[in-house]
Amino acid sequence: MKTQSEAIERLEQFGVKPSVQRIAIMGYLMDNLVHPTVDTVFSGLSASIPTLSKTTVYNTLKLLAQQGAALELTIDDKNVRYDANISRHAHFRCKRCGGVHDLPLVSFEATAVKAPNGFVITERQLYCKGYCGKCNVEAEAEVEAEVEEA
Amino acid sequence: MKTQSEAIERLEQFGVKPSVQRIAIMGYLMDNLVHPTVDTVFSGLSASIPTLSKTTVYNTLKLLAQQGAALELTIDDKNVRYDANISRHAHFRCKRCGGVHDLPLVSFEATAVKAPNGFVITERQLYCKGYCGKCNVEAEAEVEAEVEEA
DNA sequence: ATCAAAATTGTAATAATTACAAATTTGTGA
DNA sequence: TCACAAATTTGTAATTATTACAATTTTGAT
Repeated sequence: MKTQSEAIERLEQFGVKPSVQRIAIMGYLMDNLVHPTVDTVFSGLSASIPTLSKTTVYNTLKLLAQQGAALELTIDDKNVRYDANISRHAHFRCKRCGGVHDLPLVSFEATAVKAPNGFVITERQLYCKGYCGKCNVEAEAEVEAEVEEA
Repeated sequence: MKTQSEAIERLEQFGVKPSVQRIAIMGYLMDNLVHPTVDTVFSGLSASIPTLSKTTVYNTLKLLAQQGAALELTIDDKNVRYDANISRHAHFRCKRCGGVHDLPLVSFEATAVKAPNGFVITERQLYCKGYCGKCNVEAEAEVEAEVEEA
């Protein structure tokens, strides 16, 4: 982790009382902006904190999301993913390799919606799906191979 | 179901060979635009098709989504939801009651993103979260009650 | 140093989803 | 009409992410 203090700062900024585990989890997210799953976070930290419980990781990540210190992504129907990058951006999931990437939004109001009367919108997430650069090339190569077979 | 033929038409339009089960499931989605879960679809149809298997519902809904005949929503981290409304719109999930509603997009290019070189975007979903009209009122009432207690 | 509140841990339970093999249905050519 | 292969459906068993919960540990105030 680059600096613990950044993690602590983020926690305090969002009203989460720091603890060894919370700092480690927040720090892991800030150092690994690849949208890790609960399991990934747990595996990544259990070496340095052998007593860490997976329940704590579940609870803490949920807490961070609730308080706004991290984003909770449901772009993957299998696992929930977490993101310490809380600035405005979209996400992309490759339908072939399953990788999740960040996407810049073209404009500021790119995720604007009209809320019905009385509704309060507190968060929004734009999820895109398709094929990443690598998988797109591979998929095209496969199609060509099929054509040659015939 | 209003008309079976509409369901059959939709299936054929997206290259899905119709069958009794597929027509029923497609028809159910088109009649129930409330973003039902697999379980809801299964329960809703098992009366009229007693032999229906839940595996078939899982497989068929996944197939419909793959072929583009329906949308697969992962806005609910518990259950996948399906939507026969394949026109451009956003979704809203109430953090209190869990209800999922449709939202109109403010503008046509409201979900535009810049794809990195080589990436191909095939779908996009805008998910909003917050409080629906009913729950928002209730949540405010609760806060007031808490204040009075103190 | 004591004690209550908060946080963490570990195990057991829950529930959505998938794997898979058997059974059924469909479509086609003889 | 019959035979047969391919496609579809079914039902059960397995998998796996997540949650519930009670016990333990840590923290912080007095």
